Amino acid sequence: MNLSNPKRRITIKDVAQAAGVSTQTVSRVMNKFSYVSEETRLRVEAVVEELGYRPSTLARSLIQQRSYTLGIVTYGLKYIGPSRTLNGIADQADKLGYMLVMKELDNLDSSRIEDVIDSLLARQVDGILWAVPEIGDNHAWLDGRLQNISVPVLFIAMHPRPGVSSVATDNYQGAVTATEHLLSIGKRRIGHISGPLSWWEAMERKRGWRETLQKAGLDASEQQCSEGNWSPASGEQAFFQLLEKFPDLDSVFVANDQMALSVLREAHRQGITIPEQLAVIGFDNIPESAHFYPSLTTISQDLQLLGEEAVQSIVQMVQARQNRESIVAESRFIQPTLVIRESTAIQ
Amino acid sequence: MNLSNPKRRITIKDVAQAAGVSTQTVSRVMNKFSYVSEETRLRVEAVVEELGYRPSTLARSLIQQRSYTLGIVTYGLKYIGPSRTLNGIADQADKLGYMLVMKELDNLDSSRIEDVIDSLLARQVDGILWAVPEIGDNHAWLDGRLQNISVPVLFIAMHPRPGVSSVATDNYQGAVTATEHLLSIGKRRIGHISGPLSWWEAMERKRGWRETLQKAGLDASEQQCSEGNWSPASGEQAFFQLLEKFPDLDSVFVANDQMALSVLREAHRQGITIPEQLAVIGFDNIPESAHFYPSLTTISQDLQLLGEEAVQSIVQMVQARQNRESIVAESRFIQPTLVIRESTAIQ
DNA sequence: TGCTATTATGTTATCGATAACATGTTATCG
DNA sequence: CGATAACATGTTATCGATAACATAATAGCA
Repeated sequence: MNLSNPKRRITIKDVAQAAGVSTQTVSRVMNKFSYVSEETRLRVEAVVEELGYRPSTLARSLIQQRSYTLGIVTYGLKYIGPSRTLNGIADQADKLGYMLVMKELDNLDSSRIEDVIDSLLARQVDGILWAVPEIGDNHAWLDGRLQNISVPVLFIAMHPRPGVSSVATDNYQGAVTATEHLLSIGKRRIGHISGPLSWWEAMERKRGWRETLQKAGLDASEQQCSEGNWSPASGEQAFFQLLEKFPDLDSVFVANDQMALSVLREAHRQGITIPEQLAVIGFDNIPESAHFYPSLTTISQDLQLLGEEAVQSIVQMVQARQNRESIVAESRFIQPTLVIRESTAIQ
Repeated sequence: MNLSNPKRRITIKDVAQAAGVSTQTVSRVMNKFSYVSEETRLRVEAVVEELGYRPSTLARSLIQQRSYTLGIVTYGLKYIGPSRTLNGIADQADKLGYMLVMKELDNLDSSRIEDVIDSLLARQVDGILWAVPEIGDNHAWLDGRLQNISVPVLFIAMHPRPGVSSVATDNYQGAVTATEHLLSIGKRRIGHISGPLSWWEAMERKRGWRETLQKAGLDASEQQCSEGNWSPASGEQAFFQLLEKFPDLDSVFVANDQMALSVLREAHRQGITIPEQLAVIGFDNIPESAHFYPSLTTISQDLQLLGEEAVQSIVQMVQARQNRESIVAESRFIQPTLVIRESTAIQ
């Protein structure tokens, strides 16, 4: 492990020379599963250890046309959601022996998409994970473009499209669960504070709320909801609006915990008792939710798992492609779960 | 932009052939700044556009011994702090034309360190950013190992060491500011809830609190502090302990906002008025802090900026090395700032 | 006018590894 | 015992690009 000249890289040639064999033999030792005599193997391994030789992944990728690298395109890393997902991705990629090359979009229009894809392909990534929220038509590009991308692509948190692989939390089902929970504790005038409705995820959550109420024979009009932008500040605004439009509400399903936090706070300020006068349920289950005052009932989505599953899927697709099997596109959902806490705890 | 056979990669040879020139000429067109006639350039550019040719970064990196890629080693992406830093890193790297290869450590012992470094070096990264919190002696490895790493390394949030480059938030100064703020509003019995004291950052924050009190001629004994593990749940525990050990405290500096959140909540529950009976100040300025009840005074650290500065530094080091200039190791601090809110607002 | 500088392009070597092929040696078996 | 399979190793071509060198045409200048 001791190299006299730290500047120059140790290459397979150095090892071959020092061990008195050909480079091919060194390669065979490094990659196992090929005929090498025990004696030679040991000698080469000793030299490898002594020189601290590490094969260049770059060179290997070039000849093998395969990089064991996944390209990740994300957005909004400064928020907790995307980074939880990234955490799952990083974990699982590591387990499966893949490296990650990361690109973060700094806005949500599609101006840089070509660039980003090209730069990932130029790195010979074996597959691409597209972990950018679907907002408006910012995923429209994929219709024309997807089939000319030479590697598999998997989308995270996207509206399922036929012929395109994706993994997402089942936002709709989560919202159904949340709304049913409010019904189950006897609430009937259930409001909703949604995320920005250009977001697919926000729409799904709202749809879950609406359809559940309708199925229960209750009203679910626009009077009963208002829209925030996920931030605590916007939650405050949205709550004020909602109180005005729908003054006699007895509960509210808030599309994320951060906005729900503001609702708890403002309700408290105005002397509204929770959960008796107003039951509140959020979505996401951020770590702080358990420590709000009162603690917040919420729908827990496992973003870590989402990331892990995404990597597993894309790696399967990569391997299928390597074996010239055809890839069957698949859209999968991860089910979120209900976590009951004080903000809906009615005895 | 229309390729007949989407399977095979378009290489420089395809372009050369289609344009009726040598590969070298294509290379010259792609890289500008070399003699190519206007006519040839246009013809080649047209072919490039038509075939959708993109040079292989891999091949280029191999011959140039330079990858325009930075290796990032992180820990705890599921927490908001590390991902904010990563966000800054990704931003700035993109601006400077670098890609990121990411490795996340899944624990803090040093078992996988050699592996991680090796795998990054095998990718020919031009430099490494080590963004793992310093805990106990988990940075001890660098003493022996650093000089045999063939590329520059920069450490984020590490105790400054001579001869090693690093960037960190000035936790000490932040704590001083926080404590002075409590003094300035007339508090004299100031407690502290620290992070886990194996963490360098936690130690620095505690030191800032202690030394500021001592300088003001006040006591700062172990009776006046307790220790959490950054989580809201641990903040609750630590607060109970503190109340027992130091019942007549009039204010508390909590080492992060998540724990401070629990303090606010428990104080509220016990009917302790904030800030009159107990002033509370946190550290980090997470987005929710402004919306706690009451809103939380805190020390804001700009992790985005920290990430950006780190990238700038490492890129400078990379370039210096490329030009065979010597690299001067440097330790820099980013100053955090005080954000005053209701939890210390005494008229 | 002839020599050097500038412009334009092609040829060959190279980065560090593996694939494909070739060759020689040793075991195995009818 | 000779043919064939299994083992062991080396040689050459290759991945996709650029570096280094070579060549040729044109221009500028003493």
